[in-house]
Parts: sequence; C-alpha cells; structure tokens
Amino acid sequence: MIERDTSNASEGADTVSGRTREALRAAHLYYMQDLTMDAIAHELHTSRSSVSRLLSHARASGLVEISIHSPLDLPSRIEQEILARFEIVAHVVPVPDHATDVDRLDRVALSAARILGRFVDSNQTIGVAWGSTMSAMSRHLVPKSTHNTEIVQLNGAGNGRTTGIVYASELLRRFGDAFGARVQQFPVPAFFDDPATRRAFWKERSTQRLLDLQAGMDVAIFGIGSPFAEVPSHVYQGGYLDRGDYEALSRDGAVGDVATVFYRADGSTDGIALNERATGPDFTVLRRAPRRICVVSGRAKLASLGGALAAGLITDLIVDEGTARALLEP
Amino acid sequence: MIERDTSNASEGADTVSGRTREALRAAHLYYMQDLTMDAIAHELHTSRSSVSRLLSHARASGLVEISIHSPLDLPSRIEQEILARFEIVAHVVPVPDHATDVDRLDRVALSAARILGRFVDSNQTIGVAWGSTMSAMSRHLVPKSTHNTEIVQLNGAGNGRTTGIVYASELLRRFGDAFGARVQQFPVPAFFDDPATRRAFWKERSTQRLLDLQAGMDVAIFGIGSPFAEVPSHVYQGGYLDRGDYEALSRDGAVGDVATVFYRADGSTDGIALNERATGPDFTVLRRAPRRICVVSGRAKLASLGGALAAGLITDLIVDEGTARALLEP
DNA sequence: CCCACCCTTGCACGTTTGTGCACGCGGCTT
DNA sequence: AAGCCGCGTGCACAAACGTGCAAGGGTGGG
Repeated sequence: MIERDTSNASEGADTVSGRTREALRAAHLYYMQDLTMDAIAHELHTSRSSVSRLLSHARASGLVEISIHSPLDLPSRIEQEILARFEIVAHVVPVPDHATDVDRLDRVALSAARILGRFVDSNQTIGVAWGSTMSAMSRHLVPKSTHNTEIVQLNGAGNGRTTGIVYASELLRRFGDAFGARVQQFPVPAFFDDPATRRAFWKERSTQRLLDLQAGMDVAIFGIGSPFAEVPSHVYQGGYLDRGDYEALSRDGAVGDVATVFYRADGSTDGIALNERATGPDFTVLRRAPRRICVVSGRAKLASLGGALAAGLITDLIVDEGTARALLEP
Repeated sequence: MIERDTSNASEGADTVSGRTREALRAAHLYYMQDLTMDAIAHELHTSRSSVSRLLSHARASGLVEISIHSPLDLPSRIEQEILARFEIVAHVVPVPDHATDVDRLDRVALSAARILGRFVDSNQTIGVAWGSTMSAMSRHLVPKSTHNTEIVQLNGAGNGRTTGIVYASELLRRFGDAFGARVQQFPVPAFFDDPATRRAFWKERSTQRLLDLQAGMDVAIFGIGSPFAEVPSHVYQGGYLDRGDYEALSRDGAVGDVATVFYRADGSTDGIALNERATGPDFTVLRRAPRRICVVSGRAKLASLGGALAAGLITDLIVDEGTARALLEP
C-alpha cells in the first residue's frame, strides 16, 4: 500500500497529491462530519467501495490519527506502578489472559507500531533490532514523514544458512519507508564463528561508520530474546546457535538477550562467552541512546525482561497486560 | 449522554470510573488493536451492542480523539490564500455546492464543534454568542476537561415574547458541561426598547461584573447575522426586530451583526442607531479577546462576513468551502 | 417495606462497511 | 507496434455495525 505511492511517483506528483487530497477530503467528511461512505461517494463522484479504500488509505498512511486520552485522574494503575518501581514509562496493552502467544504478540506489536510515531522525529538516528516482535511491528507502522532521519540496524542477521539480508532488510526497509528515512544495513552474521574475526571486522572503516551511527542513536527499538523459554524467539529457531552455544549460555547464567547481546538476571554481561561473537551493540553503547523502547509480549519473557530492566536498558516499555501484572507480582 | 456521568455520580465514583475505564479499554481494543466489536464484547463479557455504545461514548466524551493532519506540503490552497489575504486562520469545511443551507449549516457546525477543543483551555474566559449556528454547534461539542474556565454570554436573548433564557441558557449550559466550566448568563433582552434603559442597566453592579468578564475574554465564539439575506438568521425570525428597525438598519447601511451589534460593509458601526439598544459587546471590547472564532456557513452571509473581516473581528474562521471560495473571488 | 421510575442490557432488525473478483485503462517492455 | 503487467474501479456478497424495543435490576421516595 505504502509502496504504491512511491511507485506512482512516476506518474507525476499531481496524481499522488490527487489521491492524498481526495483521501483527506473523504476523511474530513467521514470523521468530522459523520457522513456515511455512501454519501461521500456521491460527493466525490466515485463508488462507495473506493471511498472505503480511500479511508483505509487515510488511516494507514497517518493522514488520520486516532489517539486515546485517559483522563488524567485515572491512568492505568499498572502503568503508574511500573513507573514508580522501575522508573520507566510503560504502555500496557490490554490482552485477555487466555490469548495464545501468537495473538498476544500480534496485538502488542500492532499497538506498538501505532504508538511508535510519538517517538520518531526528524533529524534522529533510530536503532532497530530484529526478531519476531520487530517483524510483526514492521508490518503495521503508521507512516510519519520526517527529514534527515536514519534507521540503523543494531545487529547482524546472517547465519549458517542464509545471509539474513532479505529478512532483515525487508524489516528495515519497512521502517525506512514509514518514516521516509535512510536505512543503514549491517550485513554481518548474527554471531561470528570466531571472536577474532569479529574484532578484526570491527576495525574495518565501513564497520566503524556503522558503529559510530549506533553510538549516536537517539532512539533504540528492540524486543527481547528469551533463550530458555518454552517458545523460543526467532534467534533460537533460525539456526543461529548450536547445542554447544546453549550449554555455554546456560552455564554462564544468561536469561535473555537484547539485539543478540546476552545478560544475566542481574543485568550483568561480563564473562558471557557468546557475547564475544555477537554483533549487537555493547550495553554501554546502547544506554547512550536517550530513548530505548522495548516491546515485549508473553509471560515466557518475564525473566528476560527482568534482566533487561536490571541492566537499565529500557526507558519505555510496551508490554501486554498479563506480563505487566506478573512483573509487579513478587 | 454527558449528563449521565454527572447524575451517576450519586452511585459513587467507582461506577463512573468503571464505565470510563471500560470505554477506555474498549477503545484500545478497537482503535489500537483493530478487534471487531464482537471480539471486544467477548473480552469484556458483555454484548456487542454494549460495546458499540461504549465506543460511541468514548468518542462523544473525548476519550478518543480523531484528528486529520494534512501533509505539510499540501495544506488547502483556499486556507493559504485566506491567510495571505486577510491574515486570519481559516478552517475550510468541505461541503458540496448543491447542499441545502440547512445541511451546510449543520455540517459546518459539526466540524466547528469538533475543532473547538483546540481553542479551549483551562483558566480561560470564553465568550459565547447565540444564534442558529451556535445552537447547532452546541449540540455536538466534544467534552474536554478544564479547570477554572468560565463561559460568558455575550449578548442578551430576551424579546417581546420570551425571556430567551431557556433557549440561551440551554445553549450555554452545553458549552459549560462540555468543558466543565462555570456559566455566566446575561439575562437581558437582545435589544432594549429604550437606549436610556440600557445605559442605566449598564451601570448596575451585577451588569458591570459581567461586562468586566467580557472585557477580559481570552476567546470569543460567534456566528454572523445577516439581516438582509434571503434566509434570515435566528435574530430576525424570533421577533426581536420590527419593521421599523429593519428600515433603520437599511438606512444606516448595516450589512450584518456579531452578537447583535451591527456594522457596515467597511466594518464601521458609528451612527447605527440600533446599536444603542443592543446588548452585545462593543467591537473595541470584543477585539480585546486574543482569539476570536467565527463560524459561518452559506453564501448568503458573504457580505456580512466581509464586513466582519473589515472590522477586524475575526482571528479564526470556520467556514464552508463554497463561501470561502466566494470570499476570494472579487 | 413496597412501588415507581430510570438506567442499562441484550436481542433483532436494517443499515453500513470491508473485500474477493473481474474488468479496463494506462505505461513499459520486448 | 503489440503485448504484458500492474493498478485502480465497481459489483456483489458477507461481515460488521447502530439502534428501537422490551425486559431486568437497582435506587430513591413514599
């Protein structure tokens, strides 16, 4: 859908504005004047179905923004408690407890995608990780036009079987498209086989350039990996790690990862061998970003989330209700 | 609908928050997660119809706000031209040219009501006129909670047959309810019979108090009266003026009125006899309000609108498309 | 303590909206 | 120059939605 506009550009700017202009007018008539689509179709001399599509377009492209204000006197209790206890801003996504994990993830990702616009602005460098959560998010981003904004891939996505480039680049591209931003890919494997290779590679100028961008991020967006949960995250399915790696992680006491960098329940990372081969940013680098948005769904990630909080990785948390409640329990 | 909350307060604050809380959750599920009302009903353990009503409530009470952003590169051409030519901010409401005047007024009023929230804030004094336009608006206001805000009636509404209090007070009350504001009525006729009575009355302390409030207005909201248009405004139907008055107005060259104060095409008011008996604020007082919002619909009011512009009464104009275009024509 | 009233709920119906499909009009390619 | 392909359009059907109505439940007044 979004792509259409871009490809249509070949028809001349008039046409694309024409569509937007009509969408805008339809949106006015629908949302401000409460006309039915039928009536609008009549006013615009087109069919009702076209109006329906026009309105979808208007919403999907951010022309129409729907926001929900809780009255100041009753913000979600859970969000308040999380703020008090962890000093981070939480957005709790209501999801019934009996929902499946897939549902839960989809719904959190959808909400997250719609909230994201608040954090993204012009002249920013935005770090983006990847994984099933980020992937789901990427499919629902609401476009917002910005200038001079840059999307930077936080960690490599290649593995033994694929370069991971198609997967990660597709995801990044969606972010880039949504915000009219340049995209900086990071074409390396998720984990190097040999720490020495990584160290060597890190000295390359092309790599340095990317690392510099990461070091200057304004916003970082990531999910959380949970290697020992029943439903493993993308990283753990894709053939990125072998049996030996798992055993090492277990031995080292890892409870989760952010952008392929692992940490323990207390947030520490020192001495976790696998991190020597990982491609994500060191937490000292990550923490330089003033805004660090974490999207999590599912109680299975509770322990991992706890570790990430202990590590101080998160400034803004988007999380499903059940997990949020569990977080406050102990 | 709004009243319910207030009257329900007797049930205890829990219940009212309860309803709002549910509405909020339903709104999240509907607008952020794209669930169907059926699915939401299931999650909230209620019926689909209740969810429909809950969502209506959420929109009508301002929990959900729908806003339309034109991309910065294509704001309405008409609005730009009006800004350039008259140095006022225009909001053009799209209405097809063949719409009836009643339709047109309704639609402009609806849009105006929804825009109004942007102008109203805490600690403000807001002057409100009356008439068919204001009345239509008052029925669609989107609540927004404010503190210490005051609604002040700009001009009296009584006439030979009724005190006009029920009509004007109902209108004012709707404004007050919508913004949680105190309401200051102005219980005088629209026009005194004798200028001397008016002058005397103006010296009363209770009147003075109100005039002081008017003089300190932050925002004024008014329509425009068009005495010589084919479809006369409310003032001209309600028995406020007699044949002689009309003749006098015609002789004096009046083309319109704002809050029962008449002016000529060039914006001047001096020597218009009827104004000696009118109850609305003198334009020098009105112009002290930093924000002066005028809502107009219908080409019939074009000449009157021109006069109001010449008088510098307007800082923000909400107007239907046809009239806006006509305004730019000459 | 009972009654009358009002508010809320769910149902059933008619209306409104979303979407797969087939068609037709360009633009681009071969 | 002809054909292919992608895109937007309207149709028709199915899904989703709004609303008048009657019934239930709770509250305040008598």
